[in-house]
Amino acid sequence: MKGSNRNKDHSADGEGAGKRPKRKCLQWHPLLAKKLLDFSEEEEEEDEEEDIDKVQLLGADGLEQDVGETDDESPEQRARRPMNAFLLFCKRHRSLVRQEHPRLDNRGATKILADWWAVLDPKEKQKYTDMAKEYKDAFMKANPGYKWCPTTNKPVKSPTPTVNPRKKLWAFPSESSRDLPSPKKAKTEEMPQLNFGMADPTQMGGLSMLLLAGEHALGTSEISSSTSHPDASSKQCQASALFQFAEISSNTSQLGGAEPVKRYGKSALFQLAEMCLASEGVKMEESKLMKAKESDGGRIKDLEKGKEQREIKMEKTDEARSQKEAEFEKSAKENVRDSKELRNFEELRMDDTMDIKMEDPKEIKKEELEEDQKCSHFPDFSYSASSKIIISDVPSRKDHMCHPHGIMIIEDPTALNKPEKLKKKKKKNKMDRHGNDKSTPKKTCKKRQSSESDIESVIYTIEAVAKGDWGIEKLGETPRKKVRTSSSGKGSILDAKPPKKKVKSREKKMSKEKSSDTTKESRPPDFINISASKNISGEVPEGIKAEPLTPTEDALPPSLSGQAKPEESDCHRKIETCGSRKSERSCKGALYKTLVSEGMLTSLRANVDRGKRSSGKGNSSDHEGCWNEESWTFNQSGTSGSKKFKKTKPKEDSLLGSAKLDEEFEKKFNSLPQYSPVTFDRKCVPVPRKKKKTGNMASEPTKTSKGSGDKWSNKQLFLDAIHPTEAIFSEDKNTTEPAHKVKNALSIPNTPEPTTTQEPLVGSQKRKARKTKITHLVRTADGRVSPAGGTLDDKPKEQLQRSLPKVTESGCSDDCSHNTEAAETRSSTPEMPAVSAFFSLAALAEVAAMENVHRGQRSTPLTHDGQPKEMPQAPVLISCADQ
DNA sequence: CAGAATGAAAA
DNA sequence: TTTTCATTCTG
Repeated sequence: MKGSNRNKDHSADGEGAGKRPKRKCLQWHPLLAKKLLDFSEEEEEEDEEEDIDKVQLLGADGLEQDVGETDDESPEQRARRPMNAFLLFCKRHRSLVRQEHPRLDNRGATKILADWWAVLDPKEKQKYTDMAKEYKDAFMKANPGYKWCPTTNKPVKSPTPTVNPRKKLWAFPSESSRDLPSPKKAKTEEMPQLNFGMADPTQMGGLSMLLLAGEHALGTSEISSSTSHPDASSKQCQASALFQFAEISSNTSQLGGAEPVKRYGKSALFQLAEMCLASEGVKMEESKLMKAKESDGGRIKDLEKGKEQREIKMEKTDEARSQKEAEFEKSAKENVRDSKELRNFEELRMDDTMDIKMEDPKEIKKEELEEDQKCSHFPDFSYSASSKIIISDVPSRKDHMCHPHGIMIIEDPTALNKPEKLKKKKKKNKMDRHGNDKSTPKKTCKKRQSSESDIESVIYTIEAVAKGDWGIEKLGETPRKKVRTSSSGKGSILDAKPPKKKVKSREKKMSKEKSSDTTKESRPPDFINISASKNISGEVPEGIKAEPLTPTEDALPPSLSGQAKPEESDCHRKIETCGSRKSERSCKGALYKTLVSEGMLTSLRANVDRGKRSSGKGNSSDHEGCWNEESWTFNQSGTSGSKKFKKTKPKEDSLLGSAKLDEEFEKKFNSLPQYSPVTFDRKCVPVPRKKKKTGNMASEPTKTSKGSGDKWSNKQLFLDAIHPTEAIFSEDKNTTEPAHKVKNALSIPNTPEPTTTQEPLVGSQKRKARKTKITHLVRTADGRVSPAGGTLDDKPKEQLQRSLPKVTESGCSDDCSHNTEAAETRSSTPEMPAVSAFFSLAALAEVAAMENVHRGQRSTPLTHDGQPKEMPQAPVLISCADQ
């Protein structure tokens, strides 16, 4: 295989089959080829230990080769040049844009993104810029010889390689490749793809998740630092993660020794293992009840276990400790298995467990870990763990929003410090199945036990729904957090993830979703990711077809219950809910419906719209999707549950160098703040949170109106009404930046923008000019295409900008800071509005129900509560609007 | 496959 | 300065 492939590649690269090979830009490393080979082998073998060995080997060899090649052979360097800040931004937000404007084509989306980018606060931009830089640096380290592409020389297009595969570095190729590499790939790119492949699915999922988690932490790092509690250095460490990888890879390459790499990997794995163990341990203790649940479906577990075990093994090799843990795990696992009874819950449980895990183990072991892992900080670990878990569950989601926010949310240092539990949103998928199973009174009973939890789950769901599209979780979360804090104690929270995105998980596997929570003792900040919008492809159809919910409803509840853990977040809420347990169910149903009908549907729709097209690819994607996300759940319906697992398996090792880099990148990427459209809209106005409303409102709408405006505009309005400032804050929070930073950011923007855009013109002035002229067509929700004249667009922007400046003038910086503080306070304060935001479940349910009823109308729910439910409502509204 | 956007880098 | 190319995906 490889040989042939390689040859082909060469030919392609060198000769340039049809056109010229573009070798120049892409640097592909021989490594890739090797990896491929190795990879293939590995796959076949797949034995744990063997894999490891191979990995090492691979790493060493591959690296070395790389080096050599890079130097001379460069021709083949395949790596793609690192993305710049803007691209990162696009990548991160494109999906959002799409959600907003389903009809909009990519180009249009790009334009919008550009607009957003333009409006983006400097500080935020800076983040992306930093990230880009960091990545670039890491990349360069990893690929010393890398050349950016000689501009003129090459004709450019390398035939094959470029085109299709483009494999996304980090995103590995979708699945297909692995077993059956697409023909094209096979030819030229195969190799690279393979590499990717290696990295990807499985590994990516696991490791990447871990890494991501770490990154999250990074993202949050600031916060953490602020809290300072954990490790001041944590941030740095995290930040350096990429570099580390790069270094490692480079070292390895040079040295040829894979050890470092291994270690690194190990550390990650190790951490995971530890976490698992710990979690298990905790579980054992804590949840006797849980056990039953844990038992999960043997299969999944088994699979996972297998993974874990493997990981564990890996660790063992390196260190003895791991062994212990492993044993622990085993025992735990066994227990779990025993209790297969409840498969449904299992998944949920898993999540919970994960959360729990974090706690103790960390404390105990953390020191060790820390030493071992430079990067590992508590937070990181926790995150990583969570992420990992998530990964298993939902690998590919696109939801971006969640994590960052989630992290951000965690204001409390303590939480950070200690192990947080993670909640996972688990998937309701299982639930669905269960639903099928039906009822299962037993389940119910169990659920009942954790009625509260159920409620919580519901809440989460709601939140998720609310967040839905854009994931502005922050708002919701914040309050939640507080609550949780108060509850302190237990808490493992689960997030309910609504739907997943069908989508092309293939590419993005990264799921942003990871929700991390920290239940932990004091407060678990739970955050939910909600990507409400995303549904699995499988589901989508159903959802769409039948809004009916019935089926879904059933399913949902269980899931919720499973997930739900009692205390958690809002006591009051629970209480309230508890008060009327009966209604809980109904509420849930309503919620579920709402979710489905609204958020989910919306997302579904969007996905469907897009997804269809990708049908061809889609297949492959589906796979991924399955295994990634909630594969199991959905899978069932779908199909290839087993496969996914397989993929998942463990090849973590193999990747190493480049793979790691990619992973790291992914993590970081995920950690990047994602801004809700609202934000942008706001931003336009925004900065000035305070005043902004008025002025903003006007301005915003214009902008939004362009596309699918109604929805957004409504949302915005709604949000504004509720808590204007928060949205913005949320962003900031997401960012995790400390307040002071925020200030800066705000301040900065203020000054500059005022006049217009003149300053920036940059090199690409031309383009801009062009841009002005260009009008992008935006399709409205209706499907009509409305020409948004460039002029129009521009105008709005200008307006927005103008408005901004004004605000700024007013002295935003101070205000901003205050605001932030205020916001925080709110969150912290129990009674604060934020909290209230969470209004009772019943209210939500009602709303949901009402909405469903009206569906068509979307009157504002405000009436209901009167209270703040901001988040939920807003989303709901939005969703309605969408339809 | 072109192309929309921005930015970094190479020429 | 100009040209490539990075990402994403519709048309």
